Amino acid sequence: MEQIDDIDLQLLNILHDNSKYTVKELAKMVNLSPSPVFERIKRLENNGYIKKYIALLDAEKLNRGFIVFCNIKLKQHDRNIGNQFVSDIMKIEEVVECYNISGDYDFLMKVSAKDMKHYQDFVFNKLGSVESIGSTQSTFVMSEIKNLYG
Amino acid sequence: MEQIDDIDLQLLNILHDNSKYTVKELAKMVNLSPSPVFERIKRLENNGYIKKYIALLDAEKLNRGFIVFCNIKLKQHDRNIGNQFVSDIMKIEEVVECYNISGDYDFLMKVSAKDMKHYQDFVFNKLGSVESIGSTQSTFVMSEIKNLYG
DNA sequence: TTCTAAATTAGAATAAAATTCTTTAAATAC
DNA sequence: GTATTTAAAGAATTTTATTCTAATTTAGAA
Repeated sequence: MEQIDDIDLQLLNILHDNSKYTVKELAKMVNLSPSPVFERIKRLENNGYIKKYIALLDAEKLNRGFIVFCNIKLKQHDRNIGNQFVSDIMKIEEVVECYNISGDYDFLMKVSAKDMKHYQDFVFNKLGSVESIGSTQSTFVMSEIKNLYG
Repeated sequence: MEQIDDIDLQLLNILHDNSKYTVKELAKMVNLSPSPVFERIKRLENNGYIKKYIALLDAEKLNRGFIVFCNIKLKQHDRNIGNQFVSDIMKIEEVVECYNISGDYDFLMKVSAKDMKHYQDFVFNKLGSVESIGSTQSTFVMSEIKNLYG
């Protein structure tokens, strides 16, 4: 696999924070002309260093500002139960992230809801109908301190 | 504050997943001409529904594919200790997210490292020099199941 | 060191997209 | 019903992305 240099890394860091700079602006920042900057970015995209470009939305304005980390234990630990859980979880829009983890629980999910009422509804009606779940434990976010993706 | 309609919501959902569509492409998707789509997006930006545009990078390729959720208890719960903790944490690059949470611990951090060795070094040398920390508990991510920002 | 070849850059030229502007249509209030 | 406001369409313009060619730099071999 291709190796990246310091200028590539600079470009990645800049674009990771703001992908709306023009190549001309980026060129000035890294002391190059637009052409090589353009080519470097295309190469970083093609080689998979840049996966995609997205817009970050305001969760509060979209009624999704209530964040909960929800730990999950499965009923049993066979492959079918696990696959069923993953398949079910993928369809639930309130679940914005999900990880298979070490420790007392099997999965950690980040859940995004409007408020406590909405979260309660989510736990009862959505998680409640996922058969593979044995038990859950909710940790509520009181405030967001740092988020490089927020 | 302005109210958004169904087409705005469609645009937000599309851009949240891929912000590289052209206005012309977006126009076709929502059955409008480019001009109103352009104006709607500008309005959504100006009204704060869209916070920013970013590039998503490949953590594995950038030697940051080892993810750990790290729970933190502070030594004491006064404002000075809390502010000092927040200030310290903001400077540590391995900490990509941090939340003030309910429950047994005070904070939950998402940490991004190259591997276990790097994480160990992070815990000893970086967290180890944050005076406000009383205790920590690490939960290792074995695999990422779902991530709307990944 | 000097020559050669490969890779990288700069700058101009072109193509495509964003942005603006004017006209038209639709919705709402009166 | 008409007047007024709002939103949309389509054309015109500006800006940006993208391509291309020539010049420069870099790395390696003689």
